[in-house]
Amino acid sequence: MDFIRAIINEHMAKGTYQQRVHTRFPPEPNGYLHIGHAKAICIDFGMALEYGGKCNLRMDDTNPCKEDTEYVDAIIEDVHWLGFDWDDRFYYASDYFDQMYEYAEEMINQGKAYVDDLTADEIREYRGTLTEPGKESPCRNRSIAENLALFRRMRAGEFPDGSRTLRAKIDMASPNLNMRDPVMYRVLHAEHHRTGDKWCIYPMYDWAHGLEDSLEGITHSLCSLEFENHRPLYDWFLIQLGVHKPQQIEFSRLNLTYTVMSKRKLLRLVKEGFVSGWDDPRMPTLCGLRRRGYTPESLRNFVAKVGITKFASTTDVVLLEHCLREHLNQIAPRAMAVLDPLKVVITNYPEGQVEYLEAINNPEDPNAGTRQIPFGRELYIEREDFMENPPAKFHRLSPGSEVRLRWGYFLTCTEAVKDAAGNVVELRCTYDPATKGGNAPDGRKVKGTIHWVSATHAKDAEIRLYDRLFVKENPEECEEGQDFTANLNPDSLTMLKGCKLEPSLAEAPAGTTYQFERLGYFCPDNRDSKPGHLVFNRTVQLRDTWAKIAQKEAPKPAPKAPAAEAPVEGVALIGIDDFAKVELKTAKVLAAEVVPEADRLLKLQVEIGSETRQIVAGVAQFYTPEEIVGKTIVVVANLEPAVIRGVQSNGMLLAAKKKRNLRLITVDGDIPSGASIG
RNA sequence: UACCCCGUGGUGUAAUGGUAGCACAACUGGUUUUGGUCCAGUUAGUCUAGGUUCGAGUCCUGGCGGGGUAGCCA
Repeated sequence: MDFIRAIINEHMAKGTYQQRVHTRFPPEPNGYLHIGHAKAICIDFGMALEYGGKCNLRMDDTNPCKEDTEYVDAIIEDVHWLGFDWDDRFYYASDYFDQMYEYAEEMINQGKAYVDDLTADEIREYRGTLTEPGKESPCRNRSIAENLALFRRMRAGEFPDGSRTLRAKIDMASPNLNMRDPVMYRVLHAEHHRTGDKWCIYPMYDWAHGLEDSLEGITHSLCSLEFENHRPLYDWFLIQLGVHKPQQIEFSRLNLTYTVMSKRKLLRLVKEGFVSGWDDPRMPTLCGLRRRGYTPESLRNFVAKVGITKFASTTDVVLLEHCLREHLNQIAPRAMAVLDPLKVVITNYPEGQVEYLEAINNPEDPNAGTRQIPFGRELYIEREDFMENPPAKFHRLSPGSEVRLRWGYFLTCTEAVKDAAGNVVELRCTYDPATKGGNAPDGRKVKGTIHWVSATHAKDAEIRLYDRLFVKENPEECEEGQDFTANLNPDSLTMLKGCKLEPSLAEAPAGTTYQFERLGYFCPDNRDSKPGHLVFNRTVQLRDTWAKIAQKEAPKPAPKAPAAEAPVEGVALIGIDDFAKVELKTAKVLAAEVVPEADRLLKLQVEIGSETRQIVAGVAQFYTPEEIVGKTIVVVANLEPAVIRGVQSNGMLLAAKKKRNLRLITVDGDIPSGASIG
């Protein structure tokens, strides 16, 4: 039970809003919706659905300089795609401009609003600071009649942009800066995308937003945390006017690792050409995710899993990918495709013969049925499914070994044909005709099953492999003088040409995501894929246990017999008195390597003065060995030796950790290693 | 340095004041014609110091830490 439902439940119990739940999703049409909005949409529409209420879609278009109808259409499409509907309750804030103007005059008549002649700079100056109160504008005590006349002349267009504002008369000393006589209207001779040139004054968000909600009879105005400080102001306006007052409830925005979420930054990625557009499949925009092959169901499920809190958190993108795979595994039709083709000739298969093999379309869904796939003498298999000198646990093709061709026959490699440079260019294999369908009558087993495509029937395709857009969990974290674009992942897009697809994929409809067996989920690109020129996007990889095993096996462990295994039990507690005995010294990192079998540990050789020591530290998530070598760091030098994951460690590094990020304490300048600290 | 909000495993989150649970991730093992899926298991947590209480993750006070706020943006 989250705090929003708790509040709604209370209202329901007390009848605060006559058992009504009416929410709204109020985007400003100045950009494309992204997955952060998806959270808000799911909460806004979801709460209404859950309580049998309604949710409006409203364009918050109070700033004509920034908004455009292009965005309106995209927003409508995206919210619908996500799976929500608003019947006929589609509104614009600009629909209420007349009413808002009436309310403004009422505020003036109540003596609670005044026309101010201060410039923008002066207003800022008069507002005071976070720690000092503001001071009142000289215009603050104009008569009601004068304010009314002036305000009408503002509306009539008698004043230039920025020359005058209408301000609420509240409290220039309020600790809440939003209450220091906020601006309600500004003069803006700008054409509005819907009202044209009807208006030359436009309401400010703080004045308009509460009114919009009130006018629509909204009961629960759900929004993000940064509006928390504004709530007293919205309430104040509505109370002065004596109109319906919704309950605003704030929740935290969605943040995701390895991406940026602000409209401004996404716009930069588009404008500066780091991505191909708002719907680039690497973008966290809804149109980008759609093009990538994400399903609305997986997004909704993800939002539900993330939950609702007031804590500013960052969700690991792997949770999103989990939700995606979870759904795709249920619904995605299976197909076979070869990304990096290696020709296989089955020497004992009759030349020119073609047969069709039955394949199950989706083992998770019996209703998905089966299909026939062509098989012949020449096939393509994945280049990485063959190794001439395979390591242990490699269950794929190698000379003399037998594998199963998915839905086909057992296959044995007899020869690897090479070019002059020694590259394998073709495999000669034999098959066992008795194993059709993949089972041997004699009951013999094969460990591996690989995918394949008939060479004569294969369809060529371009396949785009996508990876995270940024190399850092938090792209904002960068060196002085750089910005988030410095953390863009240069390998976020890999284009493969000449990939081979099973023929059924030629008719793959846009909007359907397939599982290419053993590889991942892929969908036709909704922009570039055409009948003669197939283009598929990789939505997400399959979980790859083999990659993990291979990675573990790869680095040859250099076993170092721990000289003196001093038993270390648990963590020694250091009292404040003992802390003074801790010997902190600078140390220069001479060498570093990841500890085999422990991908979080780094084994360092450090120089402390004339002495060289080995220290094991759990910093591999934060530093690569290359990064750390050469740095001068701070170590605790007088610790008992410890054995960490079988490797001796003679000391400890000093580091600072903030949220997810850990930084080692480093020493600049000419301080030699071995120097004492403090 | 003012005001507001927030601190639960690595991450995201549950828990009328009453056994700290779930999911992801990681790690084991099992099943498997996808090294997918599925199944079983392991590791791991209430920021801190006091107070109230029979009993505190929950209530109170202080500290520490994080986020927000000084647009005529939304």
